[in-house]
Amino acid sequence: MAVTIKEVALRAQVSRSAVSRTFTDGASVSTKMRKKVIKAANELGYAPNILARSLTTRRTKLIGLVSNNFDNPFFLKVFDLFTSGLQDVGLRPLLVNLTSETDPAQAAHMLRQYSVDGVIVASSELPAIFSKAFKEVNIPIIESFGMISEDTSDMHCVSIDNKQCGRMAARLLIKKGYTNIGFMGGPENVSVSRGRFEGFKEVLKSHPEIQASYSYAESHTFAAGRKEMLRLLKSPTAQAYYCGDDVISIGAISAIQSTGLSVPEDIGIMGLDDIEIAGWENINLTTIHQPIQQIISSTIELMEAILEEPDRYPENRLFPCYVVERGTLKNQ
Amino acid sequence: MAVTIKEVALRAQVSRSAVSRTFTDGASVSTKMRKKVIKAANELGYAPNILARSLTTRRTKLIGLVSNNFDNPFFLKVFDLFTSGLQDVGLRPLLVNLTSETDPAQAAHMLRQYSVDGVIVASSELPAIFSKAFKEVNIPIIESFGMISEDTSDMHCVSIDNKQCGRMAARLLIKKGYTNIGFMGGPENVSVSRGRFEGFKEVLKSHPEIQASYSYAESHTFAAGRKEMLRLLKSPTAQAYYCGDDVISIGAISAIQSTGLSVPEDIGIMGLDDIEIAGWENINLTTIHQPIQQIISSTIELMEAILEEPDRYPENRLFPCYVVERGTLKNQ
DNA sequence: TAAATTTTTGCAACCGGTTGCAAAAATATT
DNA sequence: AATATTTTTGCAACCGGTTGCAAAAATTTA
Repeated sequence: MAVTIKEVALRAQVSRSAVSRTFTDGASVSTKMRKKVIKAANELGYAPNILARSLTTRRTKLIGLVSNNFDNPFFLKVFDLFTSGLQDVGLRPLLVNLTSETDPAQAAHMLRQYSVDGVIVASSELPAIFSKAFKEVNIPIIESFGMISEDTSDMHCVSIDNKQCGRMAARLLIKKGYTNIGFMGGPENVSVSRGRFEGFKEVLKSHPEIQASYSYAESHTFAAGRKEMLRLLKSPTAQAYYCGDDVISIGAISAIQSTGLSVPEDIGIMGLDDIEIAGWENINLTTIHQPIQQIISSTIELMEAILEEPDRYPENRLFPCYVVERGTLKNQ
Repeated sequence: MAVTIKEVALRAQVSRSAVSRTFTDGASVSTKMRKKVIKAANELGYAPNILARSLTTRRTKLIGLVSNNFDNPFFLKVFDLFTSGLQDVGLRPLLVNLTSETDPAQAAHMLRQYSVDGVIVASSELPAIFSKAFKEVNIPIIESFGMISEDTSDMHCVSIDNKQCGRMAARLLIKKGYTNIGFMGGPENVSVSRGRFEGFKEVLKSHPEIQASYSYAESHTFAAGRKEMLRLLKSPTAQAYYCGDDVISIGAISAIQSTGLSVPEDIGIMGLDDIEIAGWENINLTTIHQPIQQIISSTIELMEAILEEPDRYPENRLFPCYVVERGTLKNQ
């Protein structure tokens, strides 16, 4: 059984309040008192119970880290940086895995039961209904890596500039000399896909000489990318594709190779994310780099700010990306 | 502000105990009472505060999920299955990311402050000192995916049978007709590497005609696999290598290809884990499959059992693996 | 040195729940 | 209908902390 404040108080011959105060910064305790208490606490191996404390302070330092992207290597990095980043500022991530069956209200309910101080939604394709549900139970929430859209204007978002990515991709393909290019996005109904699509199309408006086609993979997975590319390969294809993300890209490459064609000789491919795998020589994918560390640091800073000031005016923080050229596009 | 038991009691015109009892299964409440309370609770949107409850019940349903493998895609799947599996039985994962700088005592301390009911260490290469530290603060702990060794005989472990894997690998390589084979493990000082090494060597004892060599990658990463293979390539190599895991294998393949050689024509490679990526056509790695779902289900079941019976006698649960033949070994 | 001011301390109430116990209510037995 | 038994209920104490308030102690000022 863990040692409690009462036992420390007893051993140090002081009141429980005194013990409490020594472990609360900013509280008024004399040096002698503090010394006595610390001594007793160390001898007993005491540490204040944060959960009991939270009852009065109303702060658990628990942050719900919510995602449904547990199959995309990009998000492993996201979890890595979020967990260590949160730990560094004294917050603790309570991981929530939302599957398609999860009831949004249920999930929100659960997070409230655990009195999380805030929620970070780290997902590229979570239905807006989830954020709504969290919002309703009045938990501070930040959306990271997705979901910037008209109906989230009252939410805090930290994300990449998807439109800019779309533009950058189209410009790169055109610069490379491709005259017939394709957009093969992630799921059509998710906001990140829409943003990238808009940016892509925008550039094409001023390039009437370029032919373009559009399609979507069912999800941000290897299998979906492969499947969609196999479908495209049944008809004449574009010369190069900008894919929804890196795993979709790798799936597409696999499909292309399986039909005897090669990348980039026959068809060019570019992705988005710049996951570690994209840099592996066996993959060597040209892609757009997301400044993942910056996004996460910014999200955590914003969370700390919101915890201080819950009614903070919502803001969208957008981070620009940049192209990383590797070997899956060639000059025409 | 969340609605509390007091408000529900007031609205339902009953005592707080009555409300508490309706939300505690097994407690004695009449049907009428329960109905009244449920009605009030629903109208108010009440849910019991688990953290407050934990003060008296001594159960938070929080489970520390501890790992330092945040860079291996295999562990993304591990986190996926653990989080959803724990959720399914009403437990909540508190994710802890241990980096090399983390102080074991500090980490244990933190988990105790949050009164986690138990800890699952999901890691293939965590120094034993960590489990020791957790053990010392008296938190039930299970080691999953690693660390079975002499000094953990007083711990619960759920893992694959590493020795069997080593044997299986050696046998496969021999069966394929290779006569000069290599073991290129993960870090030498971690128990999983040792187990696999032992199994591998054991088979070779009864095959004096086979030449074998041994080396180790620095970590379970692409970069380490690549580096170690580049080193090996400076001298005459074996005909095929059994690598520490899949990412090491893929790094090794990359190294081999970068010197103009090819896999499996010039050098054969096999891994262990069977991560999703291994099945991607562009990788197509022959490997040993870990029954990850079974290990995780078993770990969770064991955790539930331990929570019921804290002094349960420690056990090691070992799961056999099986070979998945793909394209990185050929018949000699 | 006495009075005024500031700092430190403990008391007691509270945070949001649970639970042993005894009284009250409902049900069963005679 | 009276009594015995069982079930339901509320009281009050407790879980491990924090905190407003007033008294006590220490320090400053006159």
